Amino acid sequence: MSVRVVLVDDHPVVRAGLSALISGTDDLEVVGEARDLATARSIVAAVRPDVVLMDLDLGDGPGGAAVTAELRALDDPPRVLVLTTYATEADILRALDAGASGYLLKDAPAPELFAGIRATARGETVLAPAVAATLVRRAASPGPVVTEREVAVLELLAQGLGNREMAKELFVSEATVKSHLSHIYTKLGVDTRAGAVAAAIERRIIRR
Amino acid sequence: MSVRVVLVDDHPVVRAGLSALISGTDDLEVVGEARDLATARSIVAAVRPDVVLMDLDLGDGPGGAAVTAELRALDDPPRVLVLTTYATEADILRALDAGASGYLLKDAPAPELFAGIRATARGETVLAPAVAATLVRRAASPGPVVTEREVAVLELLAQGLGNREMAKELFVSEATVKSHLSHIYTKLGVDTRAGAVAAAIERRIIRR
DNA sequence: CCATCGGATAGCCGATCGGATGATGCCGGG
DNA sequence: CCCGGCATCATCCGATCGGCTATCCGATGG
Repeated sequence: MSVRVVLVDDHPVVRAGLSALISGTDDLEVVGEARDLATARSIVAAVRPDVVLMDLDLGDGPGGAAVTAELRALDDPPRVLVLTTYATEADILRALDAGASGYLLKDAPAPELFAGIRATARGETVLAPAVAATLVRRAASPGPVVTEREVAVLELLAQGLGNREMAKELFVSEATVKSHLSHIYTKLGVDTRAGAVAAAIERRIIRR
Repeated sequence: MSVRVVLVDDHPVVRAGLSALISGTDDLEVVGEARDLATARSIVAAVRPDVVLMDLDLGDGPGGAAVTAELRALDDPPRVLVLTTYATEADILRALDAGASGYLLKDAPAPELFAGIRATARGETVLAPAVAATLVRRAASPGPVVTEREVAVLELLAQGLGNREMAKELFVSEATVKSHLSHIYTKLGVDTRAGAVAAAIERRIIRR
């Protein structure tokens, strides 16, 4: 009784690699691959896998978190194990919030990955050490936590947008944007936009 | 007479994937794998491959560009084909400057990758379309290089300092700081301090 | 049931920024 | 020897920001 796995990743090389690796085991099998949301939805609905291996960065279109949420909303949904390269606080929280059962990094050795897939199939939660550390740090510290909306503002901020432009982008008023910014300054311990961008990148609240 | 390839990548999954893919061809073969500089050096010296497939983001330690430069400094060096996920201007320039023969992205389909490896072995230069576009854009315009002084301003900027504070820190007038900032905006293609910080970090002009 | 929190909104006002324009001095390459 | 790039400084002005104070609402949770 092998564990049936579907791969969702926009990189052909990675899909082929995972597929090859998993073929080498005798209790795991790849029953489908997808590179985007639409494909993932139909494949999963058709083959009903036990576990979906999900890359978070799917290039254009909806990200892995959104895809995860969609898959989890199906009847008798598959468990989703996130397998990605980066692990910012925001990425992790978005993914887990979307219903992912685990979060591994692509630098994990193959045996660890296999163990993670099996554990996920059994219903366990698997986290890469670095991810676990991030979650612990967050849980342990009464520290200021940037909210989802604030992260969105930070992302636009890093693109150099002005308050008016951010407001338009987020469908809110300038006043709201200013409000978010004020909170961000307080939480990050800065008092300028430039400082906020640097602090946010350093703390890996946003990436790039 | 098959092309002998060494893989350098810190992701086991990717190494295994590439290895599996390449095994499926009859004119390419993987003769070694490495996940860091030290291993890459000794493997390459020992097996003398035709082509090294190089990931630029090797996690901790020296990056792929540094490794590339080291390998190219060997006697009768292998050709190096960069295979990575992201392609910032800085990444590309560093890699090519380090002596890479080509630059492909990991979202390339397998046949394209194989063709790239063969072309590299023949001494040709292969570039992913997106990379080529970046280089053309860069070549078409005289490369804006930030000066020493401008870097200093960028560093203070990332700390959230205002013009007056930067001026004090650099022992110049506010007018001079503003002048530097204007030049920075032009060179980085932004028009705000926040955008400048993000662009500078992305292009690794300053480090977090 | 009421406190708290995230989010959205508003107005005010002084401080700061960003763009435009122009000028000076130094240095190195053609 | 002159030109261009770099660094320096100055002034003007409209646009934007950042801090402050306040209100409102829905969800969450003692």
